[in-house]
This record gives sequence, structure tokens and C-alpha cells, in this order.
Amino acid sequence: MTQKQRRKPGETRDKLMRAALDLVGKGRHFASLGIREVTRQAGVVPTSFYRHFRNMDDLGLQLVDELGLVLRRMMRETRANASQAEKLMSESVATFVSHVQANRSFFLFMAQGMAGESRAVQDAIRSEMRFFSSELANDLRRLRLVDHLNDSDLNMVCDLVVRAVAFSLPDLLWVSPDDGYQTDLIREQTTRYLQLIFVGAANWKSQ
Amino acid sequence: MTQKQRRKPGETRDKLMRAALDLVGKGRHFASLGIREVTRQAGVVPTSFYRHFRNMDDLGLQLVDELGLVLRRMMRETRANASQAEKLMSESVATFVSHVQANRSFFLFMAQGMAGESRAVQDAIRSEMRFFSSELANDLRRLRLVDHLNDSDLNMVCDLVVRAVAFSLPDLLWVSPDDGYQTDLIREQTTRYLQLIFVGAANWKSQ
DNA sequence: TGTACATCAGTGAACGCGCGTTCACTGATGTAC
DNA sequence: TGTACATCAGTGAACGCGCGTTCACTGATGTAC
Repeated sequence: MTQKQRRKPGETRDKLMRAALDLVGKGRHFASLGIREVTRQAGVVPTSFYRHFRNMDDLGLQLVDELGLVLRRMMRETRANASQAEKLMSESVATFVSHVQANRSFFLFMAQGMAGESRAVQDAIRSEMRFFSSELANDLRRLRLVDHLNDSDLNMVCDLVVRAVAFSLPDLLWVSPDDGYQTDLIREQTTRYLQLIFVGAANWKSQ
Repeated sequence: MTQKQRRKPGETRDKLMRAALDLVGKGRHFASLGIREVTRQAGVVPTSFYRHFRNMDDLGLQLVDELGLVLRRMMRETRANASQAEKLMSESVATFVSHVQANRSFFLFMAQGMAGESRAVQDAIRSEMRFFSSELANDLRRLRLVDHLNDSDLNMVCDLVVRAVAFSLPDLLWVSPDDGYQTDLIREQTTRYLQLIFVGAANWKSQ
């Protein structure tokens, strides 16, 4: 029934996943990583890999699961920070940017996975984005900010919002992590995108 | 078995680039392709590769140049099709979608390159997108559709338009190439994004 | 309680294979004189 | 005009190396009795 973990639970497994992520963070593409390379980076013997993963694709899929956790945490924090309606957009974007900064390798992996080899990874990322969009729609409904929009149009607006934010990911990952000036520019630009979209939404005639 | 060796100039070069593109079209990621693999696909001997490219990165960069041509051709056609202002958006999106369908491997390569290993490839793609955005701004100015916007705001609107279209790329590449139904959905959705953005632009107050 | 056994993560050696790359060679084409 | 030569694209053999993967082994831990 309750099969307890024997060793330090998943220690090597975590080391391997972190090693792969570190290599991605150093500029490598996940699709080009090899088993020996990852185990070398993790400081374990190549054979250890097979105790935890069938192959690199398998490791990638498990990374996506962890990516999901990072994104959920980000969403929760975004909600908590949404103090007032007029600052909602700039604060949400700021939360996003700071999470990208704090988890750069993860978001690099996500950006790569969107057009990656593994269909499963693509699916997982797409479903995360859909989840974001639908949660955003719920929130906007609850705040009664979009009463003039029908469901279909509201979903469209939220999809576009999520896409606009997601598309700033390549920008953020492109600039140096400690280039505060460029980062601020991207933050401001993304906020303006959202403002433009909401001006559109406010003046949109459903039906 | 005496085959003539000297062929049309650049023939093998083209074969190699096409081979790499074909492998990408089959679902492989460019970053994971090897020299022997590409030459095998092209039907030439591995050593031939070095007559034309220093390494795979070099081949990738030259693919980006060709990608640029494909994109310029697309832009020209988009302009030619922009018959009336009210159909401008749906027709532009339709042109984009049909070009993606017709050059699937190219756009797969582009989508991969946006988050790829090679900084040079990333730069090239980003500069293509910037070029698109600025050309779009010129066109809108010329059509006098956005007289109430200052330059900075117009550029912002055009950036967002280009991003909204570009972000439909993963969607298009995700569905099966001959799934007309899903493709139509993506086309309609992308058009609606643009309409929403232009409603926003029309109601945007500069300064 | 202690003991025997099953389970499991980690190890080092070994394998065959495909990789990137170098080399000397071949033969077609362009060009100088 | 013909010819000699330089240039260039393509070839096959060969190299050393790192790869993915298998195997038998070790030792720690959980479980049954």
C-alpha cells in the first residue's frame, strides 16, 4: 500500500532534471542534449539515468510537470497582487517578468518546448496556456469588468492577453538577465499591449 | 556508374539545405540534426557538406536568409491582396495562413529558431519581425487609417499585430496540414484578434 | 526481538555504432596565353 | 586556335571519440516472520 521512499527520495532524479535545466540555461537546446552529457553535468554515472527515466523525452515530460507547478505558483501570486483594477495589468506583467527572471531556465525550456520535437511537451504547454486564459476569463467576469462581452468574445480577449504576455517571453529571454533597462522596456511595452487590448475590449460590440 | 561530378553550381548546397528542411518538416528539431544525417537525407557523401558549410550552425544561418525571401514574398502578396480596408485584416491573415501551409517546413524552422541555440538565427528572425512591423506602420500611415495615433503608439499597435499573427504559427503548425476545419478556426480566430486590436487602436488616445 | 530476504539506487566495465572531421584523390570546367 | 593549368565540387577510406545501452555487481533500506 504505502510504499515509502527508500533513499533520500528522488535525490539523483532531481539532480538529473536540474542538470538538464542548467544546460538549457547555459544556452543549449533541450533537443540536442544527450544522456551522458546530462549525467556528467549532474555528477552521476551514466547508468544512473535509467533508474529514473526511459530516455531524454521522458525527462522532458517530467520537466513539463514541474513547469506546471512554477506556472501555477505564478498565477496564484498574480491574483494576490491584483490590488486595484487600474493597476491590474502593470502588476500582472511585473509578476510575470519577475517569475521569468527567477526561473529563467524553466522558461527557456518552455519557450523551446513550444516548437520542440515532443508533441507531448507541446500539448502540455498549450494546455497550460489554455488554463491561464480560462482562469483570466473567470477573474474578469467576477470583477464585472467585461459585462458587455459574451462568453465567446471574452475568451477571445483573454486568449489574446495570454498570447501577448507569452510572446514577450522570447524578448525577456533574449536580453541579458541583469539588463534592468531592457527588461523595464519589455515590461512597459507588454503592459501597453494589454492596455491596448483592453481598450479594444471595452469598445467591442458583442454580436 | 560513371556519374558526372561537376553539377550545376549550388546544386548540392540546395540539396543539403532542402534535406535539413525536410527533416525539420518530418518533426525533427533543427538543433538535433547532424551532418551525416543531413548528407544522408540529401543523398550525398558526408564530405560534400564541408564544400558548402562550415558546420550545422552555418547551414542554419543560410536557411534564415532563404526564410527571409519567403517572408518578403509573403509580404508583397499581402500588400497586393489588400483590396479594401474592411477586408484588409481577414485577407492578410488568409495570405499568411496559405503561405504557412505552402512552406510548412520553413515556418517550422522559424518557430524553432525563435527559441533556438543560435543567437544569430534568433537575431535574424527578430529583425524580420521588426521589418514587418515597420512596413505595416508605413502602410497604415499611407492609408490614413490611423491619423490620431502618434508614431510611438502606431509602432506599438503594429508590433502587437505582428505578434498576434506570429503567435498563431504554433497553432497552425500544430494541427495537421490537411485539417481544413481546424485551419479555418485558427484563421478566423487570428482575424478576430486583429479586429480587436484595431478597435483598441481606433479608441486609443495618444498622449 | 533478531534475522533473512526482497527491493532498489548507484557503480564501473564493456560493447558496438555512428558521429564529425581529415586526407588524398578524381574529373569537369573556366581561363590565360 | 588549341592547350596547359588552376580551380572547384564531389568521392571513399580512415581516424579517434563520445554516444546510448547492457550487464553483473554492491550496499543500503524495508519487510516478513
